[in-house]
Amino acid sequence: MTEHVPVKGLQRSQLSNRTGCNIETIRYYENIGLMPEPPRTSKGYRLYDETHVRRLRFVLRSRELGFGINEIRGLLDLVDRKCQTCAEIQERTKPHLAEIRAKISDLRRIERLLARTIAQCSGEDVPECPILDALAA
Amino acid sequence: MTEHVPVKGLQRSQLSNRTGCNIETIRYYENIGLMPEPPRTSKGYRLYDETHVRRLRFVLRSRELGFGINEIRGLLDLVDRKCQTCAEIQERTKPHLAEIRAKISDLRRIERLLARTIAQCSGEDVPECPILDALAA
DNA sequence: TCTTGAGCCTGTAGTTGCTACAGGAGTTAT
DNA sequence: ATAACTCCTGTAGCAACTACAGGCTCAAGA
Repeated sequence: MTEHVPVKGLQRSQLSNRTGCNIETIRYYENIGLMPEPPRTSKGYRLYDETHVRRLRFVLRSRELGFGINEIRGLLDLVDRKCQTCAEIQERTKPHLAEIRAKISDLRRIERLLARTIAQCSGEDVPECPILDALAA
Repeated sequence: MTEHVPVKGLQRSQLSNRTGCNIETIRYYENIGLMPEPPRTSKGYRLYDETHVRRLRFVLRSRELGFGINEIRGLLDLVDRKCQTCAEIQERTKPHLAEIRAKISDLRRIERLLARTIAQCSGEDVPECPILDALAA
């Protein structure tokens, strides 16, 4: 009387493999409500399906693009409400682009400073270093 | 017989003001050993001097340049050991510059992607958005 | 002198976005 | 039957702070 029907659906490790997402991270996303709690087998094992794969990919891609968890929550909300419009989406995405551009210019400033400082350093075995001087200034 | 000698040294808030460092952050740096424990008054108040100001500025500047706490620990170690050479300092600084450059190119990739996606979006009130499509892909 | 308010002290919890571990139960292969 | 594997849960840890609670100390005004 044991079930021979192969359980339909993906287990944690399979969802992890399909998406490249760390297995623990998936659970974390469920805990914070970014991913829905999936149905379970009688023994409590999670069973995912293609909707989970799609949603997780959406999340991962958004993370890759530098969106924070709460920003993603907002995007998913728009998706779920189904009343998303280009205008709404743009409204959320543009400030994010601005942030990224700001980060880039910050890093570039730092890069120039650091590169210039390193260039001044002889790289020899002398006990004075313009890098430390620059840091101390 | 009360002491009329004004207490020499800076209190927390004064060190904070001089360096622009958040007052709690100073204590944090002491806790993790990045800043030395300062002497105290009889009542336990911290008393800083110019050496603390200099060291804190060094730390803050390094943080600004994107060095992590442990990297700064390493730099301070070189400073303290007094046997720093240009060669040693360069050795620690160059990989850091490489990291920053990697971060910049990552962010630029993201920026291009995001900018391109936003450009495809009409910004109108229609219920289909290429941004979401791109994220879901 | 008493009171008020600012500033100091400590330890601890919260933040973001995960990652890792402990200890136990279920499943699969030999 | 037993080993090896995956799953389950809660919890602790990471970076680098920031903020809060509860209690002292200190200087100045009424």
